[in-house]
Amino acid sequence: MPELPEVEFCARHVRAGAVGRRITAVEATIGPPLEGPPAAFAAATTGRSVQAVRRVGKQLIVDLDIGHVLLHLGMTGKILRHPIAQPPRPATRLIFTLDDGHRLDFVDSRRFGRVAAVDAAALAEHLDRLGPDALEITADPPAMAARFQGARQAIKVALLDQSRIAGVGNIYAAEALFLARLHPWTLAGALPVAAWAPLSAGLAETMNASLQRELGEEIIYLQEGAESPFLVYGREGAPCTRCGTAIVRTVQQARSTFWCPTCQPA
DNA sequence: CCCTCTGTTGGATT
DNA sequence: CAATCCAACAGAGG
Repeated sequence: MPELPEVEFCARHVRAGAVGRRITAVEATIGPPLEGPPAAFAAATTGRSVQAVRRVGKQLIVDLDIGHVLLHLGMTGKILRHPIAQPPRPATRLIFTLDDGHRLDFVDSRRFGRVAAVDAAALAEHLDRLGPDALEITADPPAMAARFQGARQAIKVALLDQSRIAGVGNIYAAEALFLARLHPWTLAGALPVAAWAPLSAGLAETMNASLQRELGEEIIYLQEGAESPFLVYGREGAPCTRCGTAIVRTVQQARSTFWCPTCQPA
């Protein structure tokens, strides 16, 4: 999945194609990303009009005239807008037909994505479990520090905890720690106060850089043959762009962490 | 061809 | 807390 920048890109795409439109049909195809019966989801969304599209962390929220649709893209989810006549791509799991001759297809080969129709109370409950959006909170390093106060996990692991701050995933956590020159195993709650400014700035920098790149149709790091835009993520063994030391890959919480042992000393 | 490993998430289990 | 496994699939490499 897309992390925060990719979900933001998706939100803009859906906003442009759906706000003001009415949903005329909903079709669940193979392996629908729904928790309940597809008929219940269709009943809650068919005939509704789209009023707004929002994002909090990696969550996408579509506000309807009655109710809301909550979408999470998992690892491989994306939403594509097609003319109605165009055949759906493989791995299309859910199809929204709109009143402007286009469809919005939820395509997700790995099927970790989730979609649900919720009322205001359920939406609020869901969002209550998330910390503040990462792009907003990074503008305020002391507030960032407060969110991680007392955290006795490694900083790399704590950054992925969506209840502290929402939107950071495995890629941008590694990139931000490199930019801030922080060792991934530093205990989050033990970071010196002075570290929160560069870490906040690093997060904002790496996520904003991706947002700038992703003005096209597809997510940049998924494009075939594209050169990796990342400094450490996925670059095990390659020379550090800053000092030339070979980038190391290790595992934290069953997830790869990439980092430079010289630039990010313990 | 087959087998193994890895992958952008998040949740459950031990 | 932590480590580990799992969901379901695709792609890379041996």
